[in-house]
Amino acid sequence: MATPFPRIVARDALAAKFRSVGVDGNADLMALLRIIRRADSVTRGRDIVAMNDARRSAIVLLDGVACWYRKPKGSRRQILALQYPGDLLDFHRYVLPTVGEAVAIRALTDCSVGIAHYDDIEHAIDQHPNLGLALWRATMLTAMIWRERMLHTVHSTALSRVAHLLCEQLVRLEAIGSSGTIIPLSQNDVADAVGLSPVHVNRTIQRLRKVGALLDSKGAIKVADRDRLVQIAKFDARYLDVGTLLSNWQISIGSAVG
Amino acid sequence: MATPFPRIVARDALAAKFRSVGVDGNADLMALLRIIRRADSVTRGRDIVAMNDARRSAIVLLDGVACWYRKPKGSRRQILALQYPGDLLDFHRYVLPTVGEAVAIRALTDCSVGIAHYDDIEHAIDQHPNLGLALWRATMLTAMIWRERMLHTVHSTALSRVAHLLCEQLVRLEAIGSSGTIIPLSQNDVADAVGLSPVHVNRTIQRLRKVGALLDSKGAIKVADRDRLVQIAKFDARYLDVGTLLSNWQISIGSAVG
DNA sequence: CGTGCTGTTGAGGACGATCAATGACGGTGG
DNA sequence: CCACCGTCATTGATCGTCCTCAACAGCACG
Repeated sequence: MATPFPRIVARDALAAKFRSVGVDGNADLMALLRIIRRADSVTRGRDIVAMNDARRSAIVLLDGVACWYRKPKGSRRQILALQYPGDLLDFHRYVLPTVGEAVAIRALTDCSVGIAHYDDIEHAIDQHPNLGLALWRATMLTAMIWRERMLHTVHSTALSRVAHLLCEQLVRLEAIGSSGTIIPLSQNDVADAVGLSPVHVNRTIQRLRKVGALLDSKGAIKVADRDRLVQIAKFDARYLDVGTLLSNWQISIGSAVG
Repeated sequence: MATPFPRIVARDALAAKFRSVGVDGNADLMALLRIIRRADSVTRGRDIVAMNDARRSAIVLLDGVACWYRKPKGSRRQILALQYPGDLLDFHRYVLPTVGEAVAIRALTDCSVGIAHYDDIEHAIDQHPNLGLALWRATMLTAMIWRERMLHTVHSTALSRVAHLLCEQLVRLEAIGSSGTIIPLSQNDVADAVGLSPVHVNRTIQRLRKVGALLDSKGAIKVADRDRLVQIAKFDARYLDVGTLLSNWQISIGSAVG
């Protein structure tokens, strides 16, 4: 559908993302950026990789939007997570290799990806101990998103659920320096992410447009009134705002995981 | 309600739990057990601690069942996670301190808890590098449970949802050496955990009894036919079975996080 | 110029929430 | 010892939300 999604300069997005989870030193940042090896391009709609193989490496999304999904037969696609530039697409496998999971990653827009070998990551952590905690934090951030989505999804109406997803995407796009108001997802993607039927997502989006939260633009989800959206979603951005969290944090990092 | 829940010898449960996330060396295990300081008792229904304070320590559940919950005003209690002996109740705060979260922990049965200071944990990790990865894994395991619950909850009926929760509890109880078939939760607890009304949970449980998955015992949830339950829930225990995961794992632990 | 995907609209039906009331049980205080 | 209370489990009735099936329009693509 050629959603007009502003192409992001990969390097800046990566830097912003890593900084947001506490990589503050320039040397640390460079060490992390340096180990990202081979860049590949994946066209929209293609799978980036089946995750069942035993690669000892993590995939880094450099540009575009991807989703981590599952497709149980006889049931709709289930989107586990949405991925933006700077996200380590399958780093959880490093910690907890989930054997035999029928999970794959799909490019929702044209994407470019890089690869970071575990060996290189381990070496970088050895050299720059803070990276260990930062990576731990990045995986926990994903976990927090799951937790929040689980709680919110279970207890809310479709209107609030869709609004919540959109709010989350806005915050995450901002975290990597994309300031636009366009959510780069199709209504189908939204449906699979929140677990509603596409039909009902459509009606829900129309309601969000009617109340002025979204613009009435065909073919794309464009946010008109962010505050309204937050209000409808009962969205509390704090769970995503790692930056603020860290500034409130007194613990001397480095001694724990380094 | 005095649910007949077999009292677990705290030490064994802790050991089983920690082993299940990859603490294999005896020295590592002892180091972890040794830093658990002060033991406290909390009677059923009481909050174990408000999590907003700035303690530099984690709470360890030694015995009993607790839940990590949130209570938005104007809405029902939301259970984020159920906790069994050996669980670090709030260790995620060490990684990602979530400031201002209105979250608390409640004892669902009489509990006893211990405390592990961050300083001691960090010291133990310094001495026993494998512990770092093990703790990371433990937090990721919680995350996996959130993820699985999120996906399953969204896409399943009440029958399957309740069955899934019960399956998860069975597996987790087994992981700490409790082999009984009694789920130590009231129907109210189940309702808040799966996000259904207590009334509907009751009707669902009656259906599970009628098909022979649960026993028809008043006042307690007793599993009769585990396989039937798994089948109804479409439960795939692999996401919880860290033991099997680790045995399939070739990565040399220790160099990464130690 | 068909084919397929996305977005849109309509109608009927299943699922689960809500409100309300009851019985069983344990604990508490008179 | 009994009346009282709160919690838990249970049942009935009504109602709203969301799913499913179906059809159609716009648009990109080959």
